[in-house]
Amino acid sequence: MRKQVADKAGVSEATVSRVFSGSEAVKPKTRERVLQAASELGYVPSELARQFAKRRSGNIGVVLPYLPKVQLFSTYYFSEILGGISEAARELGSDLLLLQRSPDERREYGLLFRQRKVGGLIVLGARDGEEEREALLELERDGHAYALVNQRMEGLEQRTVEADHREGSRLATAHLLEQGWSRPAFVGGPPDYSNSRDRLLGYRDAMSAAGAERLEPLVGNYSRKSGLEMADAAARLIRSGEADALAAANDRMAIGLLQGMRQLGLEAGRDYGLAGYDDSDGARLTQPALTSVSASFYEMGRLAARMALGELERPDGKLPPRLVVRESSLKRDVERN
Amino acid sequence: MRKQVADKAGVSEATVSRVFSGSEAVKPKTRERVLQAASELGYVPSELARQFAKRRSGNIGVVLPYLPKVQLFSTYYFSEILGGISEAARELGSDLLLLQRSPDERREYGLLFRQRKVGGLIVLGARDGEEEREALLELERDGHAYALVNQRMEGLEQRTVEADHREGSRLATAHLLEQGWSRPAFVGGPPDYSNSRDRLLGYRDAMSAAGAERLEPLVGNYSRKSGLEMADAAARLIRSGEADALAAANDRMAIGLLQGMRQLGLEAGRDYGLAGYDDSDGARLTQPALTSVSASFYEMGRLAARMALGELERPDGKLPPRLVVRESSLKRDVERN
DNA sequence: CATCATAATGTACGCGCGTTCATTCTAACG
DNA sequence: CGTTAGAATGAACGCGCGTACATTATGATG
Repeated sequence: MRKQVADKAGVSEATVSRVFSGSEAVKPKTRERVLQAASELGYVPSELARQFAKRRSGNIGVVLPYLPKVQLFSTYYFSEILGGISEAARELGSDLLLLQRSPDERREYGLLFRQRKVGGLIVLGARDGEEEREALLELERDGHAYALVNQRMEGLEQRTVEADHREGSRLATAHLLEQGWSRPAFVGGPPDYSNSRDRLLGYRDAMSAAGAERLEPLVGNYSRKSGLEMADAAARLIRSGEADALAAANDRMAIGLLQGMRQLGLEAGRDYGLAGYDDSDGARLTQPALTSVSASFYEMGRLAARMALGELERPDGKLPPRLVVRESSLKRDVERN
Repeated sequence: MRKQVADKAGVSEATVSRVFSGSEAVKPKTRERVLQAASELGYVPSELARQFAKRRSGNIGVVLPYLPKVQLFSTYYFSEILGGISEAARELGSDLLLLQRSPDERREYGLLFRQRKVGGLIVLGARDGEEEREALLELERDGHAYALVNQRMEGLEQRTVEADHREGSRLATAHLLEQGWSRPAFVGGPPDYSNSRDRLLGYRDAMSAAGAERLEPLVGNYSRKSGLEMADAAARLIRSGEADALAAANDRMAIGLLQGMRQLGLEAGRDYGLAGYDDSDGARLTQPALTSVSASFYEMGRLAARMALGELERPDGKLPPRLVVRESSLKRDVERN
């Protein structure tokens, strides 16, 4: 095939190759002839052969944890990150290889490079475990480009793309205080994620700065269901006057709380202040709409992709979060039409 | 590398190849020796070379429309479908190649096979246009395996995986009528999607069956924003008594309408009945919660993947939709705590 | 016009597998 | 024990590129 093009254009196969790989010097007139011939013969270089010859694929592998019952793509968090990755990969001429891996085949990241020849790797939803760390350290040792998203691991900090969750949480809590809610309580997530811990710290920062007394946090698991389940306890806090607002560590719990507490006769923005975290789509849909913190997951995906493609050596600090004020945190009566 | 393994195991390279490709007959004892040697030397066959030699990749390409401003993965529709595709591909031993393509490079589906050597193709968000059809017909002609999701095209019906949107829309409208809303109006999407047309037909089916007079539909573009923008017109319909309920062609428009009409003093479930379509996450978050139609997008993704891998010749009819009744369609006062 | 540096092109080969075809081993049978 | 069909293995090659190195064309300079 390439031979035919070469013959037709009166050049050698090497020249055809050079024309299509782009980088090398080819006389414009020759290039023209080759392209013309190729077009007439319908020749397109095979990406597969090209990758093989260069011993590398331009693909960036995205490892997602495989969780049988959970429909991962439905969650805002993963969706946004994937969107960002996809966008950046697109710009850099790579394609995405989606790799779902169940926990028992987890440690084989190295294989993906040797066997599948991915060009870079992004690991989403990594957990802080020994084998996970070892697998990643192997990548480090072999000089492979990869990125972790939102999960710091000891010794791998420079590979982590994350937002400044502590600051985000501080912003949300400080905002509640400014609005006149003087006793916000924190509703956190499981402490084995580094960002759960960070968000709790941010709450404490804000409380200390305001000289307010911090309350014992409620702990959920980031699901709306767990928010619903905590509504009882939260309502007691509010009714007893122990607390007058809630800073939740994510939107889904916040929405659960909002809905659960409504059942108990408490309205966000009227009877208590409420802030979420993530600025998910859902935050716009509740009544009242949920004040939240935007952590730019999309941007994180973009950064991760650039790291995985070797475009970026290390992230330039943590991404700054942004407070998105809606109604749930504003102190006023819920309007009624 | 393969040579070393062969030597160590005292066999030829061909035998090593046979052991790893699995299919061919190798004496168990020999296989054992080869695997042992490979394991000791850390040999893993290169997937890249394998794909190259076989002139095909086991990847299944998923083409997503690239829309600059829209963050595609955030939408429930695509997320669910991707989840289903990923699941089925996983089971069948394939990986997913995500391919975002902007509208102007749309017709090049054939290239993906010739150039990228994807093993199968799934096209999401296809549009009913001439070039689109031609590109797909080319695949058909070349005997490539591919699947369309939720977009019928003339002559390509057997390649389409879809839910019975007409029936789903009929269900929703009939439900509104049963609830005592006697004059539901339809809020549709752009008519160049086949399922927009189907949903309109379903509405008409229900209206005819009930002997009700059907109204001129409102037309939006499936976004929440367009729902907000139509709120004015919809409110007029309701206030004038021309209509007393709305059957929307998707949840996002329904949610926009719900929010927009609240601004105008109209509450769903009290002042008018409202049903959406898709059973998205958001349907659970509004107040009142949105009645919707669940179209099993996840299952559609699974089917599409099987078609794209040649596992499935043609879909076994359309997937049945399911009505999910929540509060927005129930005729009663909105409760007030 | 001869010289020479440099740009442009050609030659030849290897990347790591799968696979065809030839060859050798195995075991069942007469 | 000889024969033979069939199973197991080996030898050789090609898949379609990129690229190192050799070769030739180009054009500036003396």
